[in-house]
Amino acid sequence: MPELPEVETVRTLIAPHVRDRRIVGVTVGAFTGVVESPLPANPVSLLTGATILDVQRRGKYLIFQLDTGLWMTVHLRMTGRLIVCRTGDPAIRFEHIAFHLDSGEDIRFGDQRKFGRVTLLDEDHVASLESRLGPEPFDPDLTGPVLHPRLARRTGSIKGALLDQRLIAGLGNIYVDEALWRAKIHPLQTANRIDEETLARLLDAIRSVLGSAIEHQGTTFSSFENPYGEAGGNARFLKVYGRSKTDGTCDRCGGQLQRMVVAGRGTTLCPTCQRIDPSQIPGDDFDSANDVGPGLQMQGGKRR
DNA sequence: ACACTGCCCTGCGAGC
DNA sequence: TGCTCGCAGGGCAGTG
Repeated sequence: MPELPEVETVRTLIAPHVRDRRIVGVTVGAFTGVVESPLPANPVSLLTGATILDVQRRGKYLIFQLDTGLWMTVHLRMTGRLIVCRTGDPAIRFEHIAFHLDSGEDIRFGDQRKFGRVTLLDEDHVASLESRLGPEPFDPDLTGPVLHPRLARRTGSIKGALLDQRLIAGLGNIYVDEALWRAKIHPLQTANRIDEETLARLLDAIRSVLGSAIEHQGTTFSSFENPYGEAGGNARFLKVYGRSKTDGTCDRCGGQLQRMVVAGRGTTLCPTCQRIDPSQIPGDDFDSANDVGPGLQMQGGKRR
């Protein structure tokens, strides 16, 4: 699942191939829904002939700045890939759209599950997208005391809050689980019951986990590939995500990891390191958090 | 304003 | 071996 580190890896590697390159043609495959736009004109015709000035990242979005005053965003969602290849090369797996550049290279977008989108926006729509996203995790202005009031009305779990892109942009299921483990916070902890000091520790953990993942060019758990078709190297550094089904032990205390569903997402944690007072569990999740079965059981903690 | 559910989509592993 | 079933989850719309 591409989250901030994976999207940043794609941005870094793709930038030298697209910067100051003109899009001389666009080929859309059978799944035409991959490209969309709120603008009245056909996005493919608006893209053809445009020159890419730069590619930025905001949260999990890649944002290509065009010389026409328009902007193209790419969201990889779960299984999307952007691949660099030569024009005329055979289609990549699950290819949906190809951008032919004046360099003789192509940028191809493929997505097994057709969740990812290429979107053409004008300046107002980009501003609207920007306004819906919270601060970047590495924004130096983002501190414990800044985050604290923003969580004041959040009565749900801290995990649910961290997955909300309006609070902080760029976190997904993998790095939320990793950061909470590192900060020793239970995913079910009520968001507005966490003090400033703990939030500062959580921010440190988020930055550490994301920084390490960027350094290792992202996590490949199932499908992520960089623009050269290579896997990321961060999976072996993960402490909890995806580990409950393998060795299932906590690197810090040696205890058994536990799996449960939090905020509708599969969640792995160490019940020993990430303790929680039952009174701090939001709503009717009380039962599921107390259902501390063996860590390896399938769907452990899920009710019913 | 926030929380929750269902939807989109398909490869894959589990179970029979 | 081959089938069916349900899980994986980011963002969004709809509902409460």
